Amino acid sequence: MAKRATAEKRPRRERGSLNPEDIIDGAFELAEQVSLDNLSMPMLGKHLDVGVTSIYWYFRKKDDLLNAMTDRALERYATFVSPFVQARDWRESLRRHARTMRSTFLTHPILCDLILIRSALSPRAAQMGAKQTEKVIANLVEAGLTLEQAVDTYSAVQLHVHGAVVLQRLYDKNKESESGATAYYENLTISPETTPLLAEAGAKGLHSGAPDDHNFEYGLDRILEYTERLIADRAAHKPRAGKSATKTSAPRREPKDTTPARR
Amino acid sequence: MAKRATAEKRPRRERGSLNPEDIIDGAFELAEQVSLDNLSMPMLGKHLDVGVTSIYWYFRKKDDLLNAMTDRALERYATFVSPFVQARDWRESLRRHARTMRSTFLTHPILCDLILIRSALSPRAAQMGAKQTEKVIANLVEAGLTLEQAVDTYSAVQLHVHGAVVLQRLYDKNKESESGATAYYENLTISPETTPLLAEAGAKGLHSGAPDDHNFEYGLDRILEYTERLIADRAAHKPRAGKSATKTSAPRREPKDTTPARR
DNA sequence: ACCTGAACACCGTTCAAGT
DNA sequence: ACCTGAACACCGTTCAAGT
Repeated sequence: MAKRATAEKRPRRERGSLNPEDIIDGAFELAEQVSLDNLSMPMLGKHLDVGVTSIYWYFRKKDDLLNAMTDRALERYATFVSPFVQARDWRESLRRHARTMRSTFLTHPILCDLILIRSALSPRAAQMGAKQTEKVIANLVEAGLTLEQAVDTYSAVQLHVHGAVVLQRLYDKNKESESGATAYYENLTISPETTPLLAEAGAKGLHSGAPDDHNFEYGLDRILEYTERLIADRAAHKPRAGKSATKTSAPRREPKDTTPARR
Repeated sequence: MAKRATAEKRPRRERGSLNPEDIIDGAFELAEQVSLDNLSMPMLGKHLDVGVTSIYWYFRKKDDLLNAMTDRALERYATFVSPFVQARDWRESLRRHARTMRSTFLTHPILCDLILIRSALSPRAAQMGAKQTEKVIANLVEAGLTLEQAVDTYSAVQLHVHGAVVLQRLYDKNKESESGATAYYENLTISPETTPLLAEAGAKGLHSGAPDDHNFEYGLDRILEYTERLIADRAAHKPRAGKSATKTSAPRREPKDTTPARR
């Protein structure tokens, strides 16, 4: 503001000095500093030392730039997740794979914002991860599952990972934006009179429904455990049985009895 | 625009003609028409036939208004989810409860946007749903689970429901915003040469990782099934056993072997 | 005490130029 | 062919009034 008087006008950039790659690079740099949500075209212009409108020659809409960023994000994500070392058994492989996906998204929020939140598992994303997915599913088939069982299993793992990651991310976003403010309602009290069980659980440090490590592992275990049972059953040449309490949970794609909700 | 010449100036509103409740009502009406993301203060002013700035007398920031809306959303959500009729067994009760939560969010996207996406399972939300949660957990304890097992079970259900709902919602949002546009990359081809299994699965109509009915029910089944096993084991007074392949998946809160990720 | 318009800083985007 | 500033419509928010 004090500099306003000596306002230095940035010299005009030369002709070939700007290109899409550099713009995307800069966009990622900036997003890492201010988060994807706060990334604006004017800011990006300043960051690149370019007139704002110059960016629009390469990307006609901000959306186009974000799409380009998403492509890059998918590539990066693939390099993080790809080298999933084959463990001794399929189970440990799949578990590690799931954990790798999760921790990659958690430690690189921009990837999460672009891939999961902004473009929400778009067909485009599915295509880019196809080779990965193929490999995992091949592993499961080799371990003894039918193709359908393998797809179901991996779908369940993906849904679980993506869900837990996105919820965690949304929670973090929300938390940082309301920190400093009056926190919207200071402290919550779980009264032991009306809700004794919750109060007791709270005292023991149990946390209901949070997308944390414990709940993540719990859900993952449930999926893997069932898969193991499927494999064991098929190995025993019983098409499907379930030792205890598998009656109502057929892995088959049948018209469900009372499935609700649209689509 | 043709009316610009005859520009009619809205008469000044009387004194008591505006109040927080009406503003929130109007905000919900408007959000239902244009979605929460497109809800703006100027639009809301017009919708209420009020000067924009008048709203700021009752809500000093847009965020405050959204918080008030969230409180209302939580109340509404509770009325939708509350009358969950006790089914014959705990299992059917919990399954229905999960489905009700999901379909409520899916048919009322604004509730999802406010409760799950914007304020992401805030402590505040947890407090409002406390009585509900208490009841469900009490049911599970009565069915034979320990408190810890009950909390774990319900946590898993909540994480599953919230994750599936949010992913679905994000997908829908993304889809409607890119419809009309060139769809960012026309059609995806899953080549049978590089990914034969996926191609075969695709031909059979299998869909990997989508938060749809099938994958939702699959994950839900995995959780309920394990819960049933826990109950059966405890009924047989074996502290925990697991007929087949429960070895690595202890329901206990132990220091996990190689748990990754922060927090 | 409540309601209001003018005004500000910011955003995404368009357009008519400059080189 | 590439880069640019002025300008527009929109947003959230503040402020100095009006009643």
